[in-house]
Amino acid sequence: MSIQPSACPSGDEKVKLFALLLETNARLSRSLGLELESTCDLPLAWFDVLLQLRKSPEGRLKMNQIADAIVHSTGGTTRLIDRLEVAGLVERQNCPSDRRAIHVAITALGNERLDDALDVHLGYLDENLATRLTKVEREQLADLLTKLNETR
Amino acid sequence: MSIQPSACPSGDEKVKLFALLLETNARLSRSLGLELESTCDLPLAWFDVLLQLRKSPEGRLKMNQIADAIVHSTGGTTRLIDRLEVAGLVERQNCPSDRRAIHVAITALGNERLDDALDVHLGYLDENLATRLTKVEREQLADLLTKLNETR
DNA sequence: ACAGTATAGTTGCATATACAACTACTTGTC
DNA sequence: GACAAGTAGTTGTATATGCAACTATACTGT
Repeated sequence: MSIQPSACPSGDEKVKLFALLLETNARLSRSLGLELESTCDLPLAWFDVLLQLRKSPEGRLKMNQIADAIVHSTGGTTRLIDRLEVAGLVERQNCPSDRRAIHVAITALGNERLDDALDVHLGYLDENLATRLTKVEREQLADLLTKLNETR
Repeated sequence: MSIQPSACPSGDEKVKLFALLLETNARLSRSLGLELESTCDLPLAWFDVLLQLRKSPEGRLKMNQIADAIVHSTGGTTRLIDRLEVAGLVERQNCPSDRRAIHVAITALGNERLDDALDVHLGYLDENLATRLTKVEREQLADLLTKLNETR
């Protein structure tokens, strides 16, 4: 009891699952990040922003939408967008209907760079997702993560 | 072609899955991190280290084992352990068989704090994992993540 | 129309982390 | 047993991020 402290729920099934999620994510993010950075000179966070912009119906989002989508603080997002803007990959535009808000739009250069990065990303996924999980398993995983991600 | 740029593989099933993994992880880490920090005053990274130490057979690990387990650089791990040591939660010990290596051991205080944090963590998981996924689904998810996490 | 409250974004500051260069030790080879 | 190569950990430096305080604008109720 004192030498083997605490009946120790660190082996609990849920605790393990959470730790596994953290670890898997960290490993994949790191290796993809290194690859994107070395081949495209594009940090993973930048890629993430560009991807969110492309997914959006108009190719642009407001700051707080971006912050939410990429799960950053709004302050962090301001600086991140600053860097992307200096690099010419996105553009701040005033929002006519709300003068507090800012539209962030992807530029032509941003689209180019994203295309390059998506090539690399797809190659990475073929090597690291497709070799480890079948299509059916990937669909299962997507389902489970979607449930896990739901807000209540 | 120019207004709707690039036939856009951002909708690719694998790309979506990867983005979902990133997002889910980020949301859960953030909310758990906030909760651990506010109720136990324990950053998530510290919790992670303490958990790894408790999981280890002897309650201690070498620096590089920790770095690998928590997926940090070795430099980052040095500083992280510095902070944990100053707080009295872990202890550096010389390794008799290899004078380059350092054993990092969890202290009694570290065990206490980890117990508290595990309480909070388990509550969090009951609210956020167990409500969203059944036991069977959690097992499936653990399987899939394990496969995804395998090294080749 | 005004006061009070809420929201969007930015900025000052503190902190956490990565990378690369470094030191100290070990291992393998001759 | 000495030298080369490899490994464990630390440190200097740069950067990215979060939080809280702040400004500017919008909304709401009276």
